[in-house]
Amino acid sequence: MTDDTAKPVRKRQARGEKRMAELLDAASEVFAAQGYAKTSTNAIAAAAGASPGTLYQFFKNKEAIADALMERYVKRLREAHGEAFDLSVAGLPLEEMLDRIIDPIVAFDRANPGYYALLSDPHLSAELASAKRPAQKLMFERLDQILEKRTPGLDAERRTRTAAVAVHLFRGLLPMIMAASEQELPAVVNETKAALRAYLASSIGN
Amino acid sequence: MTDDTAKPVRKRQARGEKRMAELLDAASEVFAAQGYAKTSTNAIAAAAGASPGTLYQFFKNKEAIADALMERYVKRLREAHGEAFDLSVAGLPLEEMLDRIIDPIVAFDRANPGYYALLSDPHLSAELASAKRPAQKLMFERLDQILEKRTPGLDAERRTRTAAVAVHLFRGLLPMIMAASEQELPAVVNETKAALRAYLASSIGN
DNA sequence: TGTTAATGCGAGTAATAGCTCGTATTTTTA
DNA sequence: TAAAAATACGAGCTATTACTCGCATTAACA
Repeated sequence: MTDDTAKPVRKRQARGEKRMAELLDAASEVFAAQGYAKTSTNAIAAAAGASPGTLYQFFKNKEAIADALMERYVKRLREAHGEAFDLSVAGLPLEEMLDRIIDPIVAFDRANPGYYALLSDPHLSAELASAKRPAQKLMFERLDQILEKRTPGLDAERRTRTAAVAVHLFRGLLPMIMAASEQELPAVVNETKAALRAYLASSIGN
Repeated sequence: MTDDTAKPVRKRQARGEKRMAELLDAASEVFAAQGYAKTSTNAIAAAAGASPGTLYQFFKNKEAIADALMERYVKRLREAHGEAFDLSVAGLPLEEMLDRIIDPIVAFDRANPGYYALLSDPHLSAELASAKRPAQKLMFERLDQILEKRTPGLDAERRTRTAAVAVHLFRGLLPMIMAASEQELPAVVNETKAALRAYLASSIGN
């Protein structure tokens, strides 16, 4: 059987995809300012200089906007530090490894407050689960792989739990990281690294 | 000048306060199940077996419900382990101190999912700020005092930052703590303690 | 150039939200 | 017991929501 369900062969992609990008830009801003739940789809359309009808031509519902936006965030996260967050850091001393992992993530999160807005809305979990999952997987799986390469003999269950805890520790400090001024930021980031370094050293060694 | 704006001298407190308690119980359940934003005031009233009019006789708006509920949580938190979370733990070895602090908090949070629901809704911050503040202050100030007693010579700014970071680290792990089954819980709690122990030891010594 | 399809609009719809108000009942108070 | 106050109700008001639909405009393609 041939795959005749694939690609509806969309045309007019120049104008259309530009519009989608504008709508996602607008959604990013409004989500960052008001959060997902309190953001109306009409407000997103208005912020993009479009009409509700146009918005719903590209996104079947509000959740699809969050999904697409998160997908774009994850893609950009990969691009932004694909090389820094890859497995090559596993061989570095712990302190250096954390610098290489955390600095780009902090920069990305602060540059994209809408990403934080979507990630940190725990009670829209059910609704946003499909949007959040890829982003959480990105962080967790990368770290799990790094830990595996770093300490090959480690029990898999223990390694996985360590990775999950480390990701949650970082997310716990994200509110401080996001709220910090430029002057405060270095101290907050240093404290973040100190916490993760202490935990990881105690859990899997230096 | 006399304070003639004080206390409207409410009467009928037996029936009325019982109703308020029922409404807060209902709010706690519905918030836990659906989150603050998606919970309707009519649903709270219905869950309490009351009418919307009755609800609005005791709470001037939806936010006031969250405020009152959080106030009740904080009061119960104090009662639940007022003695365990007081300054007497400051003299214990770090590991024991963490046991004494964390175990009751974990028990309370798991027994009161509505508390977690209100606390962990960062994008209702503006709206719920007044509700969340006392709960966050409770944790932070207590820990700050404990650290002060534990390491009297420590720089105040550093101590305060350490306390804030520790509270955020715990909150970062709260999703795992709340999601864990009874079987998984001990491992998750141990990992929580390990993370806090490692961080605090590296920051202020053992 | 003419047909087709993608893009665009915005008034409009059904549902639901927070909240009010007139009124009825119960309890306190005098 | 009578008046006053607190509690209770629930239909309904206004605002807002996510989303639709008929129709106009623009661009691709034969």
